[in-house]
Amino acid sequence: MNFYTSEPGILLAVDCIIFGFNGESLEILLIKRGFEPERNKWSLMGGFVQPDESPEGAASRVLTQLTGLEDLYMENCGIFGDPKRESQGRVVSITYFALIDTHKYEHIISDHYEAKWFPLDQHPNLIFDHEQMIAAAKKELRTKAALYPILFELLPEKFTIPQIASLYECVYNIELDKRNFSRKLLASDLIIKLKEKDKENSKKGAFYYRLNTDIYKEKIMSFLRYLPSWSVD
Amino acid sequence: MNFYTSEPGILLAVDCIIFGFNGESLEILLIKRGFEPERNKWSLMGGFVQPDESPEGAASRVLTQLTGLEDLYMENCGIFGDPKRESQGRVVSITYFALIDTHKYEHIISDHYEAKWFPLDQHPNLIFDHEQMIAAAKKELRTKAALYPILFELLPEKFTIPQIASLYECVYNIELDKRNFSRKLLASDLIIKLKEKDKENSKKGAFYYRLNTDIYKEKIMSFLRYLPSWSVD
DNA sequence: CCAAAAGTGTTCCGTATACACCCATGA
DNA sequence: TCATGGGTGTATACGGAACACTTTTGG
Repeated sequence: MNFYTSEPGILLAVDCIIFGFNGESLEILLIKRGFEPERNKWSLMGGFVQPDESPEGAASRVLTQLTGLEDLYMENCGIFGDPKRESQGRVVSITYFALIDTHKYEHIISDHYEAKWFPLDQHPNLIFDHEQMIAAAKKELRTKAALYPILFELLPEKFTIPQIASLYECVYNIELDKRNFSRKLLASDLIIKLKEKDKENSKKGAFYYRLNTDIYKEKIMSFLRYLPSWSVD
Repeated sequence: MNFYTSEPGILLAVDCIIFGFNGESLEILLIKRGFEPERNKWSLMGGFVQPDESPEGAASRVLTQLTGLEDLYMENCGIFGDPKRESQGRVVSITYFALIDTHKYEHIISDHYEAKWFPLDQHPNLIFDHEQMIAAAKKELRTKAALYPILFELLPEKFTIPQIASLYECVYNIELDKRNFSRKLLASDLIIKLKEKDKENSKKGAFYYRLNTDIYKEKIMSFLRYLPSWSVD
């Protein structure tokens, strides 16, 4: 029974901005839309919120459908509800950004979707207001990442400090002093040194580290105050 | 024409967490609900998103209906979409917190609603998940206010520095060194000294200031790094 | 041995923080 | 004149930032 029978039905959707990091640049995962309207155009992965699920649930479902991965890091980053945002119906879309380790995704083959990674700044034109959604997600990512160490979600289990540094450089489009960055990170107790070294990217080799998940989960860190003042916006 | 005829209709609502500051404590404005279900119980001010408006538009409309004020500072602070959050229908609610100068509101009489200010920590039981909405709004307010000088929206045009300090003390539930706070704020160029003094609260009197709106609007400030490390969460 | 990246030690400087002290005024 | 809150001056400490320098190793 519904008490609100006189109220208008508005369709509720979710769209996901899926960020990945390939070691060189930030990327987003886009799909060729498989249904009308706008079939065969590039767009964000999305879907409608079903009666038995919450918006987060819908986003999570949609992400798993596409990547085969569960429990991805995910966060609301906007609401797009302009009455005219879709020409063919009234849809309010809630956006979520997700962070995934590209290497995990490579092993998954999702035949149902034509999906492809694009460098964040060189992607094809997108439908509706998906461009703005990405812009908002990028901004939110920057803000969050300046306050919380979420960018680790973009890296493999084992990573080197130069890798993280280069990730931060991509996200904020700056150059970091790797020496100070390294020290700051180590002082945070957020990462644990492993015995192994990555020798692919340098002769000396950089030690691998793994995340100290206890600290990662519990501690809410503004560990990157070190970053210059661009940190917010 | 709607392409998505097979998709489920979910009702979309907004709820507003309206913060005010009376000089002593933070307050929220609640109303006695005038319709079923849950008629006559205390709740946040809310309403359904109409076909011709965005969620922000709906929140703004609802705020004006209640307070008579336009262009209030307003910000999205959550999405509540659990399928079972309302027993009597499927409603997803988007929440916005609003900041208003209590004194402005006092002059307005909105006969249509039974509304009342409550101290933030001593309000009556609320319907549905409105309690959680307030908790989320409070958290978001703290985070935002640590990065941006939004709390000025809670003060009158003319205010004294001790007033702002006490506002920050309320929001974060801490004690500040008013002397350092004052200096920091002045150094930010965010406020402009007036000739007049407030003699109500002390014998010496504290100078009134007004906001430097140019700086307020343009500069994105983390001017309260001065606050201890509780600032986020 | 040299180039190049990883990593350490050291210095400098701004700013958060603490707190002594002065100011203005009503009772 | 004294109690009270407003406000300034000054010392300290910590952490961001810059950078010289050492380490490691493949070519």
